[in-house]
Amino acid sequence: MGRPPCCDKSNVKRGLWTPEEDAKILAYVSNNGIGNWTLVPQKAGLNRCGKSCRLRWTNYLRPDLKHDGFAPQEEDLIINLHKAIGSRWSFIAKQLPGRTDNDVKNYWNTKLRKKLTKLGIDPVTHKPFSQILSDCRDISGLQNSQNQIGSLNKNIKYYASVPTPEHSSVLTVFPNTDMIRNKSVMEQVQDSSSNANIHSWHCLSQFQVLDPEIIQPNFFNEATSSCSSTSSSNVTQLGSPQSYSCQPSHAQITPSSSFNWSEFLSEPLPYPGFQQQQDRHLKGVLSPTNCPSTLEQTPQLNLATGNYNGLYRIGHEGDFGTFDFGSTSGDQTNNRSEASSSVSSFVDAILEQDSEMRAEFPDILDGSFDY
DNA sequence: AACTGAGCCAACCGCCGAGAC
DNA sequence: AGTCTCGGCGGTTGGCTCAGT
Repeated sequence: MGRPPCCDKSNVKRGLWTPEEDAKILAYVSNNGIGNWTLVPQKAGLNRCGKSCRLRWTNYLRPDLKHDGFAPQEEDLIINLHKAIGSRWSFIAKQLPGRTDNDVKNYWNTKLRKKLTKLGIDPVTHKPFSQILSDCRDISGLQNSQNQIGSLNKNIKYYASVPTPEHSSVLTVFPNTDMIRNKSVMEQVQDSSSNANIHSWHCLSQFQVLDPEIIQPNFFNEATSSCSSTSSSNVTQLGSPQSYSCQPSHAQITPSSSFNWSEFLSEPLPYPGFQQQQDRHLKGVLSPTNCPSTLEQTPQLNLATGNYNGLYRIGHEGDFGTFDFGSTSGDQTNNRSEASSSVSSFVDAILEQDSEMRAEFPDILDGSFDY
């Protein structure tokens, strides 16, 4: 038993839509609104599958859609969200009014991915290539590193072959996207510490601060409620096999023009025990041994408390949770201290890693390293 | 002018969870 | 309870455009 099929798949038109077909859909929707898409082809007089009609409407005909190019602010937001949650295009598109998941996905695949690669940043991990190579070396040693970096090498070769002023150093371009925004947070964290190691610094190097004027506040609500998501983000491929169940989001805030970020960031945690639960997660997540591969977050500096709130993802299934750490817990304070670096700044740290990598992988950037 | 390859993007494919039957 | 479709999603592809040769 079950529902009857919506259409005869073998007997419907496929391919590009004609203006006449578009007009039929528009006329139908304006008269009847959006309802059961399986009935639309029949009622609108179209020889198309209902699913195809729905896609045409949602991706192209909807009156609220923008059809112009992406603004720099939109680019930044896409990059930051992709860094935080991976290729969850529908979610990213919801943060960009007038854009569809297909728009965002296409723009990422055709423009932004290449742009990041050209700038020396791996579009999957959003780390500088030099750092990834260094991580590979740390994990498995030089002997095995060539097998692990896979497609990375192609990106590096592309990056290295582009004669742009930017790539004279990996870092000269990095500030354009993340470093400017990261700077204040990074400096504050680093300034607050005295002893740390470079491994812990990797944790912080993944932190980012999203532009509060661009990203909508329900981002965190939606992200943290996506606990059952089955999407497989590339970003989590290196994640720890540990699996936790995350908690519901704590701040039920609806987008509003009068939204106050300070209030949002100072929002109390949702229920007794939440903080302790998150503490327990973070205690593991922030340990120097697993930190670089498990954190998946978009920390925000809480302006009121000086703590950091954000998003993390645990396990291969991409479960999300929120965290809040700072000066209220001894363990957290220690972790924060450990997470700071012995190097003087983020830029210095990257440069240090970069020159280290260049010294140990002399063949990679001179073109002789090939597949 | 003809050919070729890269870039772009609309549309399709296939999977999944929810829900209808 | 089991089977099937719907709607939503991310990944992939087909075909159009355009620049370079």
